[in-house]
Amino acid sequence: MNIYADFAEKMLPLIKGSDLLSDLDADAQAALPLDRIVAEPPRDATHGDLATNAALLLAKGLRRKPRDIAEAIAKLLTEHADALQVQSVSIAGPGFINITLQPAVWQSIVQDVLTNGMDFGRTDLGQGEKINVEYVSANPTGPMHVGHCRGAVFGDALATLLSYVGYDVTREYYINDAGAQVDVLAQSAYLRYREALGEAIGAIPQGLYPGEYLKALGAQLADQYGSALLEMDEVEWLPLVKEAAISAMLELIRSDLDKLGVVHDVFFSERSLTADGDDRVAEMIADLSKRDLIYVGTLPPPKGKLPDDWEDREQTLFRSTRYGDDVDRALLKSDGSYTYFASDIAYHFDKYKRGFNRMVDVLGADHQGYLKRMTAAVTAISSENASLDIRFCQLVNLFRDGQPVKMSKRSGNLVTLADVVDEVGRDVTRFIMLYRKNDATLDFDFTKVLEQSKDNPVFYVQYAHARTHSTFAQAIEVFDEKIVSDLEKVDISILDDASEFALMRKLAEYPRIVEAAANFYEPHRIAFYLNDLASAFHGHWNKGKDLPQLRFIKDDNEKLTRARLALVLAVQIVLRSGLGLLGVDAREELR
RNA sequence: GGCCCCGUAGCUCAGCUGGAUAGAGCAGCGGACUUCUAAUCCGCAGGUCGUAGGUUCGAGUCCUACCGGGGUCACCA
Repeated sequence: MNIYADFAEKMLPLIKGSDLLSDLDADAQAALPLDRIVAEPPRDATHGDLATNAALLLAKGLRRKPRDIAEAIAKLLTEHADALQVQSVSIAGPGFINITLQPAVWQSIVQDVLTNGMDFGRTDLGQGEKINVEYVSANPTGPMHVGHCRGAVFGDALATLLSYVGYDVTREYYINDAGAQVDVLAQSAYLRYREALGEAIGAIPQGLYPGEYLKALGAQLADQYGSALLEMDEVEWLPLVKEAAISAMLELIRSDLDKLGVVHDVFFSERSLTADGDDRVAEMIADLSKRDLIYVGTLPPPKGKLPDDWEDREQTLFRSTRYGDDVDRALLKSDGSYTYFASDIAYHFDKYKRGFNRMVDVLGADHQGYLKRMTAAVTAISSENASLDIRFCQLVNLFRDGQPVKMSKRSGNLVTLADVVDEVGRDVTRFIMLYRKNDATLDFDFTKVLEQSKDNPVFYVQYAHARTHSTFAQAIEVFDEKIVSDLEKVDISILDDASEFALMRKLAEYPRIVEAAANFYEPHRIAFYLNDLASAFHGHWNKGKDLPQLRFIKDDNEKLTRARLALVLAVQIVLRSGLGLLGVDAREELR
């Protein structure tokens, strides 16, 4: 299915078996970078269908000029032209081998797409390996704001992508429901509860959550408990209110995620790590202690200017420096409770014990300081058997009509995720968030993302998809329903226009784009590819204006029309498949 | 001060992990609509890839140092 990989796979044995290597002893042969030999689409289409770097890579080991080696390989490819479906071979530049394939190769792509449907592009890269992708993990203290949005969409799309290429993916959300912040949440809710009972509470004190969203919870508590909570001491009401507050906030978050189309398989509670007398954080610390990775000691003061309240004191520390961290990290606070880092390690330990040797955490860019300690921790708790990859999502800057949208954190009036999705829609939000490398900041302009022009990639791609549908509708009008049936059986070999081949070549790239996107955890590659494919399709469409003989629908030639509709259908399928990986709806019409 | 990201056309960004003459979109200029929806397309113009070294057949991509922008920096959440 992947023409480029297939070609390299067929070419490699030919090179290995040729007399090019026969002068070398086994060691020298083993030293050749054969695994780096690839066949790729050339940057410039006039160079042919694919290009290989084989001669350049072998030059050093063979102690011969790249061009000489290229000559030899070109000869080899020509000799096996039929088996390789090669039409012509040429040598260019420093030693590139440019290859033009027989037209049938590209034509067969159309059939390939039609036969496999949404599975065209699916691979078994992951080979069923278990992988855990953790994303969002927003604290359950309020509705999700726009900052969470990017990580949510990124993580969700990444998980879909990894699943598509054969990993056994678990999508996970870690609920920070154990720390002081949920106590603050409960206190804030209690205030709203008193308010709901008619008390004048005045301004929300510094340090509590001021958001209006807690009013509903206050009212709910008033319904449920009447004035009973007023009679209690804080130690009594706090657990009750906390429980209600956390579950209310989670409900809020789930509804926000639902709006975005973001799903999780597992919601993992931090509190569960220490619940029911079973302290898994302590177990983790005990486990690391056995391997001499825990000690009590002091840390060197941070470089630069010291915090005002810095004091040198003994702490229980994890020896993260052994695995590449800059300093060792504290696991216990001065009051004896666990640090968040300690819980996080225990949580990742749990993931490991559940069979995940590959983990991905999607975090906001403000957590970048976390990278070394957390990867060190995973390496340690798994005895170097598991790996953690952390992907950071950079900030999203909001604009409206080119003007920055002001947000005030103090008043609690942040732009929420729900605000964004309600205004521009799920598809637009998701696509724009993914139409950028995750570690680059993103400008999100409410006005621009709704524009219906090619300036707006969401629209541009969806419009291409809608066009394929309108083409079908038109074809049925000109002929009848049968014109679009069983298109996978159509003879594609009558398609011979250069512009049609350009489209087929673009389709052929899809599997390797998917694979690269999955390999590098970069779903944005799919988004950019879709934009390219849409562009190729719009371009081809418009050729039909200047050259009517290229139009998809020829009312006097059913056979040709069907062949062209097969190509259109292939484009439609790949657009829908790619959009599906991003979690964006492929709309059939845009009006 | 340490660490982590970013720096590519006037603007917003890609660049397939080291390959050929660095690519798109927008903005600018010039063209194509009695249409298979012109919500689109075609062409022109636009660059010392932050700077300086290094690695090698070859660097936007890797290494080092600096410059500029952002983030982060004991027990925080």
